[in-house]
Amino acid sequence: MSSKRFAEVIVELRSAQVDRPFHYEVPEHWQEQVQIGTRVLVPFGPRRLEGYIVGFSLAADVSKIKPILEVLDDEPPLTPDLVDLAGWLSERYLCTKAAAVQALLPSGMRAKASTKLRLAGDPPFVLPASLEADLLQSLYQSPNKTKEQLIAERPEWRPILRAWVAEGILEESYRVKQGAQVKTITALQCSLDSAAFQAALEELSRAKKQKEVLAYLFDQGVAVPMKDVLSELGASSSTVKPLLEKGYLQKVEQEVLRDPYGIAHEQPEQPLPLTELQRSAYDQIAAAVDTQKPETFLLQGVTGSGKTEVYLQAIASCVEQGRQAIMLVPEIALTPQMVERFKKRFGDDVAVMHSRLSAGEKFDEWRRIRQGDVTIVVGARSAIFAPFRSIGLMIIDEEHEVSYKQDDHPKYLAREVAMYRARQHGATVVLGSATPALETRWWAHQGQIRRIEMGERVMGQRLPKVKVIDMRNELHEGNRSMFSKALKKGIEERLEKGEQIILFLNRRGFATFVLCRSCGYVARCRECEIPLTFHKARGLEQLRCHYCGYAERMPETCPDCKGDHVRHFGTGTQRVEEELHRVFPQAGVIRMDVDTTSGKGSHAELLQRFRNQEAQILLGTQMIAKGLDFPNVTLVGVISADTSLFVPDFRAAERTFQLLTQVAGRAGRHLLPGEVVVQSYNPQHYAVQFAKKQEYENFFQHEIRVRYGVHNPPFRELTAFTSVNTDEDAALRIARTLEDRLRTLFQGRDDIIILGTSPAPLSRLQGKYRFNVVLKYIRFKQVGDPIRTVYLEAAHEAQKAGGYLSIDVNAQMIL
DNA sequence: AGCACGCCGACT
DNA sequence: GTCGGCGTGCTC
Repeated sequence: MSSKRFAEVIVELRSAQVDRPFHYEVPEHWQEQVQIGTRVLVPFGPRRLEGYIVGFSLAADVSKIKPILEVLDDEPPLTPDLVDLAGWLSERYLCTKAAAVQALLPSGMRAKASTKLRLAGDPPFVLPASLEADLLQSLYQSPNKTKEQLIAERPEWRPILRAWVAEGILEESYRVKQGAQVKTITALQCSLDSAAFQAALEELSRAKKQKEVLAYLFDQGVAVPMKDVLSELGASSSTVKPLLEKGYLQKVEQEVLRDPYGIAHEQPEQPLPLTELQRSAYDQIAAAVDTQKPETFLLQGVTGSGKTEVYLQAIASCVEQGRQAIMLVPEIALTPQMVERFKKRFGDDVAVMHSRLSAGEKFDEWRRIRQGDVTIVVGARSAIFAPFRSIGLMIIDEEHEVSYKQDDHPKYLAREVAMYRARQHGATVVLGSATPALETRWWAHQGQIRRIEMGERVMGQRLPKVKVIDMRNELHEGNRSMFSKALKKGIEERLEKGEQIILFLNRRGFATFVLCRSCGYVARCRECEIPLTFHKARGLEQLRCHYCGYAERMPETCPDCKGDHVRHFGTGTQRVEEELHRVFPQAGVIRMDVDTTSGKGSHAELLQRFRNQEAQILLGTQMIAKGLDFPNVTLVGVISADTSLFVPDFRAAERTFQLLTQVAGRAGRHLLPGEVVVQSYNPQHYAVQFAKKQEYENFFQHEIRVRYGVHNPPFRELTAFTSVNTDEDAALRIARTLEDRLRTLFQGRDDIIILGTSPAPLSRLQGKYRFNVVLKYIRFKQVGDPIRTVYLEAAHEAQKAGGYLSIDVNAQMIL
């Protein structure tokens, strides 16, 4: 194109000081290969760093311009729209461009540069028993050690190495090691022509097995994986070796893709007939995809209304038009049946992306998307960055779920990313939920997004009956058990009839704390100040911190008053399990929580066992609340609705409502009528009451007034700053400084509210103190730039003080 | 981020 | 007098 152009490169460092493009010369031989989005290796000061080309300029206003050292990929990993998206991410969530780029790419992508050293010319003159002598000896003894390794070993060697390189005693050459490797297997190929083949057979007269192998490969004509040749013919590598030596066969390295989900189903499943409501939803979405104009829908359908079938058919229609589709699910490891349905319907056309894949698997799924081998991706949050060329449809299922907010920088919200990409690609976004986030429902009310309601369950299934039990009455009536009379009776009945039961417990961290009934002492983690949780493993009673992992033995007497009234309180899954065994000794129980599901595949295994009816009761934390669909479950019990109602978060009511509604939806999804029993010490709370009646709209009406009154989302957006430091005073000082600057900045702006410096709800985590400052505003556009300046200044000070200041734009939760 | 340059205290 | 502490400043 142009005669001379300089590449603008973002280097991999996540630091505000280098958060801008640097210019590099593009060597002649790479002019063609280098594009926007190309990953390169560049010299940066004394180092070599990975970088991404984000643009080109004809002139660079810098005197010193070095050339690019290496081009790291054949195809640029970032498409131009992803480069643009990275720019947007860094502005919207106030992170560096490097952090934004890295968020877009699979974690295995990053390359590592290393420097090899070689002694050249005459050995240097060194004094015996000196640093130089040690280095020289090391260079002779282990010539393969990289410069980086040597420096890590003895930092004092750094200046010597530099000098020797300058004097020509040492020669440097650099290597680039890719993060995730392309996986290859060894295959065998016979490239002899018929005549040569016949001659070879003659020559091998008595080597029967060798002749067999050679003939097999000659017949195949193409390369066959060595593993398959050996097992097919019962040969061993010693059979193959002479054939290779004689040149009758060649080894070929073949690229393979790791496939975490195995071979696809041979018979693609046919689309199911749609109900009238499904048809209408499908028609609207498919029509919007056709227009190729950005549009967002809220698909609000109760559990069991058949949203998934609408998704599947809308995606099919999008794919037929040659465009690609992204399907997000909250936590894919918990919803294997969604992947299953996609694989059944679309076979090999689906890539799967989630955190439980290995780095290599992620990298390969990503490559399949980038190369255009698939047109559909199903995945968790980060799948929203799938490098497709032309996206037609993006679906976010259970859009209200917290997992759609990334928990480290950049703290992006998948829904916002989807809407930005929709504008880039002219795509349609579908937000699906039975209990939409309040913001989403509000925007639908305001007309910014189109709402489609699917109120009925397919096959006319009834919504389950929900009973709310006032646990205070139970106590007054002398029932001190964790099961109310109603729940106990319900479980007994199901056990007799051979039906199944799901028991649900809110968050385990808040569950079983240890309290002294005499003096009120609560056992806390020394580091985190969070109540410790009681655990019983192999008869050993332990207290554990769920944030840092600290563990100690359960004390026998109170550390404070020395009394012997220390008891564990609340209800952890283990205690409920014990209680279940005591009260219902005949029932099999499967417990699902963080402890029993840590291994790979343990989720799926436990669920399969429950599905096979190996146990009648499934007991678990919120991880069992979503996506489960068991035909034989007719009773769902919530041990205590209160635990989630009293977390210090403005979304507590919304979360509780969503959780209870969702749990209720788990019962009676099939032919058997379902029942839900919710136990609570606050049964009159509106979140509990509206959930009991499954009245989303009424809940929305009520909650939106609450939000309006206290200036919370959707009426304001929240941005939270957290100052973290091992030194409490420093953490506090930085937070105060930031608060002051924000107040000065927004003086006289009554549309902006600053919630002053306060200890974070998790005020001490892993030995570090945490203070929050929260900013509430109406339009980010009006505050983004000023916030950035103030934030960067304060963050720099935080760093100098040995801590850090993190920012969460559009915070969903204040922690 | 890292690495180098540069300016002040305890040692041969 | 030097070695080395880590405080600013730069990296195309």
